[in-house]
Amino acid sequence: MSLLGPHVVQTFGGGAAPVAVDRPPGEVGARLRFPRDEEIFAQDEEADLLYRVICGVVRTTRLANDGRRHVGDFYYPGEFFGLQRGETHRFSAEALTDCEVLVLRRARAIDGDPVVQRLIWEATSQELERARERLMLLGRRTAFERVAGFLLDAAGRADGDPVELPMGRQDIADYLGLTVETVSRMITQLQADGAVTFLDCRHFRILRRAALAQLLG
Amino acid sequence: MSLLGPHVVQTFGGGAAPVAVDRPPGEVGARLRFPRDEEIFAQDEEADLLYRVICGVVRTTRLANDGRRHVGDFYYPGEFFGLQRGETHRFSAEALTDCEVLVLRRARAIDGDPVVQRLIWEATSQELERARERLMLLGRRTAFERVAGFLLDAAGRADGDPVELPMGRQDIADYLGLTVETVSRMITQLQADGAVTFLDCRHFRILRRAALAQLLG
DNA sequence: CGTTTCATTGAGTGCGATCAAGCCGTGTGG
DNA sequence: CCACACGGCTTGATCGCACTCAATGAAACG
Repeated sequence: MSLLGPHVVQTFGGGAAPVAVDRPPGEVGARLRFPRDEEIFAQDEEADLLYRVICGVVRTTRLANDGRRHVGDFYYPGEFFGLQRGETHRFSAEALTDCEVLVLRRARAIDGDPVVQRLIWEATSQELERARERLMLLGRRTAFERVAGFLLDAAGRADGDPVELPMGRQDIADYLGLTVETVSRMITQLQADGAVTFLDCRHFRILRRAALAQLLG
Repeated sequence: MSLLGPHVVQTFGGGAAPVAVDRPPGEVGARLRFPRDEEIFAQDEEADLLYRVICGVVRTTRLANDGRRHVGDFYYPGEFFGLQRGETHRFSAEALTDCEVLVLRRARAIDGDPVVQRLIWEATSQELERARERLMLLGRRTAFERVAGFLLDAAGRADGDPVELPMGRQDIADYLGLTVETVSRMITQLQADGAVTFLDCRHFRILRRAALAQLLG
């Protein structure tokens, strides 16, 4: 029995509807594909669904009424997003790259199998820890330290050599509470210090990991 | 749900226990009392327990290796703290005022009754939302807006007229990522603007709630 | 090849930190 | 009861980091 009716699939993406890829009968959710820059769900939209990245990278953002933009987080394969208690999403989610996403009914997932329930709690808890870590970063760190921390984190999540940054400078700035200019300057400075090296603006290598790690404590 | 509800105190107090308890008390937890400024658990201590405030206010803090102090959050009656996935606490917790705290075994709570499990997920999820809200505050707000937001939040959680602030200026500063001097200046400015009024440094009234709320969006 | 968007660099400004005094409530001992 | 010390809060003066405004450089795209 399918947990997601066909109408749900049509709900996403509006005009350029993403394609529902093959869904085995036993599967607990639907697999959806989103092209780059496509919206996965909107801010203030009803939040009865839960998502897990299969491949690609997803970004959540929020727009304050005064126009200031804030990036909630970036989600890599295996990570859940759209987790929350309320009735409506406080953030919107967009595909940063071409993505495949597993979609689940939230109520069903939470009330159902204790193993799934436990999994969701762990994901929520892990996200809470990330948020707390970032609170420390935003409250008590200089621009230099924030960018250094961001690059270390990115290298840890998307391992590859060189590391690929799927997001642009504006996304990084809105994630770290800085401006694009400052992010750019700090990256330049990190390169001057010999801590990292950028091949192009989306690919870098960490040269002195220990020095960076020590900078962050 | 009565087991962990706001009136759980009564089931242990030895006084009138009007709520039917369908479970031996030992399985729920113990009630502990902490005097003001007492440590409830330490940073890096093993985290096999879970806490809920019965009365009083609790503060969690963290010390970075460079000496910078960060206040995690303040917890009011009914709220859980010590929630996390890892093996050791990333924060320490102290009684901000004289406190009573309900202590639970984490493993038992999580693996046990699905209803309890659900409750813990909701608490974790709520805390995540608070953390996200604060991320926006720290990343994208001026000192003035942060302090305004803090006072609004404090008024909402500890309703009373006038509102009592159980924490000192240093705690507020470390919570908002500011210095004591800046916090003090912003409070002065908020008073000059006629938005709030302080009777003494720990008691205030909100005079123009709408104006403050609009400031924060 | 021209246009657009994104990243970098430079110059100047402003907000919040830092350093340094006062101020005030509280507690303590003479 | 006052004198005094102590810690927390407030106010003032100055400094520096990150923002703003502006221009240039470098890719991406039609």
